[in-house]
Amino acid sequence: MKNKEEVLSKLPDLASVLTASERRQVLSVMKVETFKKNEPIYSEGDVPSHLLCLISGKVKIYKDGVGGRAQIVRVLNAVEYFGFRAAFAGEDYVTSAAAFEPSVIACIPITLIQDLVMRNARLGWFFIHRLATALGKSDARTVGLTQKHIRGRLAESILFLKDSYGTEDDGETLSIKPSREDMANLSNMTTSNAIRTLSTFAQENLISLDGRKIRILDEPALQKISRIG
Amino acid sequence: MKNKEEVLSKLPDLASVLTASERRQVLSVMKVETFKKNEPIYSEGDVPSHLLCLISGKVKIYKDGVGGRAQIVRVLNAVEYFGFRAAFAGEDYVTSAAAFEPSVIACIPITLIQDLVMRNARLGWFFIHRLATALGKSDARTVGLTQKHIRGRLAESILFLKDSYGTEDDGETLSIKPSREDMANLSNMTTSNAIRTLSTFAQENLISLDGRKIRILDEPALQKISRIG
DNA sequence: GTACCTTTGTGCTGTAAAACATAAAGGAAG
DNA sequence: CTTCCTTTATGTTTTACAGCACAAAGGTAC
Repeated sequence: MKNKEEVLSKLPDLASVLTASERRQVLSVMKVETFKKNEPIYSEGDVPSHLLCLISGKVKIYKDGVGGRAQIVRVLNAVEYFGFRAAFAGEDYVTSAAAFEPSVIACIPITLIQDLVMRNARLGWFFIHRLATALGKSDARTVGLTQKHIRGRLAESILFLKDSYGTEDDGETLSIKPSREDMANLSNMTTSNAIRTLSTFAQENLISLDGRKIRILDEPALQKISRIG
Repeated sequence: MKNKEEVLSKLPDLASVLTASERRQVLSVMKVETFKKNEPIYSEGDVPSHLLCLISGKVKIYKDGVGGRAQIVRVLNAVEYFGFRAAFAGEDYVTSAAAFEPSVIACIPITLIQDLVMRNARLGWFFIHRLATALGKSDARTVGLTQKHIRGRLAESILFLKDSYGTEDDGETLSIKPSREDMANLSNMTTSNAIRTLSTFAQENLISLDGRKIRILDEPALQKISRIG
């Protein structure tokens, strides 16, 4: 995985919209880094310097709020680009990123990417599409997190994780194993309430729990709980 | 204001990055529409068909949540583009837009804009910059609205309105006169609590109220309330 | 003017969720 | 193995806020 040509071949869309010479440019300056579980990737206030691409692993993007409580605003699955929003907005990072699981990340200087975007309209469109999709999700999340009650928010988070990371072969067990605190930070609630409400869901046979494994038993019911709030 | 050349001259950045022939294309298909106070501009579920540009007036972008409670996710001031996110993401609208005040809006078919974006990288960059900025604000808003207490959220909204729409000549009176319900929909609270908390702020001499006019008397104090939540 | 409807204002009540308090279980380090 | 620290679990208390109910004020239509 440290082979850069191999990594570049995994970069979807990006490689495909570049010319051969642009691809060579990217390759020559690209760095590949690995991150351990829970290791920080960047932090709020940092100056963005690279376009990042999650080659393998799982990453959470979060914001620290009042009283040190974190809110996870996005989760990333391989293969996905991130870290470019702040640079494109001309801002410092307003969020932090950390590895949910051991992760491999390709880093390309953002200045090079900006140059390429100014010259290659297809590459520009690639980022427009991603930003537009993320903005729609963020707005939807704002409303879901603010207006729904605890059960609705937790149900939403469970379905969100299934949607983002998929399941094991059984089609029911989430392939991510989040801590209770992660669940709380996803769902805008205290850890106590995440634990309590997960237990309640298990008692109601909506899910089953085995340590950090979450198995969805009754998805339609969860969807209903999420929908009505 | 119905003069289209005059309107196009007001479209910042957009006109400046276009070639003369592109400008002619835009002009030939552009429509200018007016909206009355509180008139809907588009609704959740509609298929996006035009890039919109607020020429004059004020607009709110909102989402209807559980129990018919609306959350205002963005407010627009002249001159600002909107309505393109859904089209660029390949989705139907997930928000609704309505005029806060009587407004004039220029409409350009989004298919034309997409064509231009694919050919003109500078135009692409223009939208990237806007989307990236909006996404950062949306994420910040999510955390502010979910984690802060009522007083913090209301203080944040008052400062948000000052930031977005500015003040009268006195530098203190907000130039937008929102209903109490608008304040509630901005701040994620019930109308009763918006009324109550605004009154409390007035009693504490943080603001003064005269009907729908809001005058900021102690901005540092409001900032502190907003910050600590 | 009068009638009617919407918006604003205020008090009261119920409750969802935070805060706090412990304790048990699970992991990591020695 | 034992020790220590983190995570999970559950019960109790407190409180912030939603949900009424109702009254006053302000607009609009006639």
